[in-house]
Amino acid sequence: MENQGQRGFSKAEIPDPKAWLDGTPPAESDPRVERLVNELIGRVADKWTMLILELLEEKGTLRFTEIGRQVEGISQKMLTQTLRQMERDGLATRTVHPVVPPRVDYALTPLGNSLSAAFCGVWIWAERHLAAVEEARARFDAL
Amino acid sequence: MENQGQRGFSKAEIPDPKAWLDGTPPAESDPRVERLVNELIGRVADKWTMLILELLEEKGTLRFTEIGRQVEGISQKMLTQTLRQMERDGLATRTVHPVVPPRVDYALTPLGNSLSAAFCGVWIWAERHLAAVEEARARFDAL
DNA sequence: TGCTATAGACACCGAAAGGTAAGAAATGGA
DNA sequence: TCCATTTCTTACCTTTCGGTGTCTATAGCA
Repeated sequence: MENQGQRGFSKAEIPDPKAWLDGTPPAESDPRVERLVNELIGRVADKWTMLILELLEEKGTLRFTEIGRQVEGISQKMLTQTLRQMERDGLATRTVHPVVPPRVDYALTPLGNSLSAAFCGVWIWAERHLAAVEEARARFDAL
Repeated sequence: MENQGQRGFSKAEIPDPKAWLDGTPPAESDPRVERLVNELIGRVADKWTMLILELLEEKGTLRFTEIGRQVEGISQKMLTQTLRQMERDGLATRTVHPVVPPRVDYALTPLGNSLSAAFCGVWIWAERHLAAVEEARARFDAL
């Protein structure tokens, strides 16, 4: 993979799955930054994005149809759209091989890997507390 | 509701803000559970939910209009809807005081606190990598 | 009497998300 | 010759999201 000179930070900073935990506590209150962060999270916390992120994290490099097959329920339109967006946000790379049935490979960038690691906490939370949420819902709906 | 027998852990497990970090790696591959988890994350990763979660985490207990004032841009409809949903999911409590201009207080449950803690990682990620994402976008859009 | 304030419920309506389906482009194989 | 394959794009249409505006109940107050 050649591209993506992520200019500001070195690759060495990312590989550690817990890298996002050290230093820099959430002590921040600039409303402009906060707005940008909100917007970014809103885009990135998208259902399909999270699923594709997980899949690529686990499987490495995959081609278009492969992802479509493994992310159950996604339409081709959403797949294209989501991948394009991830590429634009610098989360994934898109490599086109100029062969005649087209072949396009997708893989995570270091940035994508770090996001995947950050989401890990939410993922674990959901797994661990799924039952609690369902129980709460049942209790709520019973009234 | 058709609870898949996921019950089996006590409330006492939740209060620690870092509880979601210890043990239990994401080693899990039951497609049914995975679907439920996806759905849960999709619901919980909602924009307004995240903002209210943050606000209540920071401020403690707040009443309806207070939240409306501090979550900039939310409509009354969305506020009601989101709070109702959070209550249903067991993330927040709703306390009605039978006084004459009505007064209703909202606060996070331990479950809500733990979710807030889990999202913390994503917030930090977004803060730290905001510039990288914007740079990636600029590069992408320049083509 | 009539006005205000609080926490909603409810209906209407435009905008946006997302699904379906068709087509395009290029080439090897039946 | 014609079809299948792969990765999209585009058009069309339905469903959902979310904003606005109206209505309620009740007590205090002018």
